[in-house]
Amino acid sequence: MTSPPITYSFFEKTALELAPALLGTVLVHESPEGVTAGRIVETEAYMGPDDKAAHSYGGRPTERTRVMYGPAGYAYVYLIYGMHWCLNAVASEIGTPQAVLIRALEPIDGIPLMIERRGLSSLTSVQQNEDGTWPTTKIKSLTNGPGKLAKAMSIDKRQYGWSLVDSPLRILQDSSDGIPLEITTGPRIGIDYAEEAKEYPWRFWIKGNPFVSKG
DNA sequence: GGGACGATCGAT
DNA sequence: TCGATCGTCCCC
Repeated sequence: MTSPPITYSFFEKTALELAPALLGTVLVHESPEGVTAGRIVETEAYMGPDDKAAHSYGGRPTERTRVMYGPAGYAYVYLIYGMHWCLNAVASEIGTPQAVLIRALEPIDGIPLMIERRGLSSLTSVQQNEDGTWPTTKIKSLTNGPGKLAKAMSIDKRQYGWSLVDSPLRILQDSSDGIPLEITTGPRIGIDYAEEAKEYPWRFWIKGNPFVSKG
């Protein structure tokens, strides 16, 4: 929460470069109900018109995908399976519809509010440890998936097109600067229809981090 | 106007 | 492994 903000230029790289760069940064949402925040630990790159897994595959803008055709650093939010919202950060430059899906967070702030929003009654009695941290095994289910983190952070169509640099929903720099992250890659999740693209190692996560989605 | 489908999740 | 659930997209 004390991390410096990120600039638009940070997002002005290919999705393949932005996806690992976002690992370790902090997603914050200052909502009317309160503040929630989490460290990004898992992402996926969607590379645009030539990527069969991307919503922008083929390169023709639609009402849903139009934000990806604009400048980098804005939120692309979409509904999947009729019930879950997912958050992406738009990458690259104007006219190049690339984005990075935020797949998992390590909760940092507003954990009781996250529990409430997720409706996890089994967690309502979870307490902080003596040192102020929360028990990892209990709270990891809050945000270890794109639909789950959107629910916990109260992200839905209202945030479509918001700036991720300067809005109540924004991304802050990695606060653990100096400590290089160990990053692992693998195929993206849930894109079996994408033919050859389903094998591309365009999913990125912090090695060994317990808050990463199963996959 | 209609039908097929999905960058997920949680219960079985 | 399977069902929920509905906006988007594309075809008729």
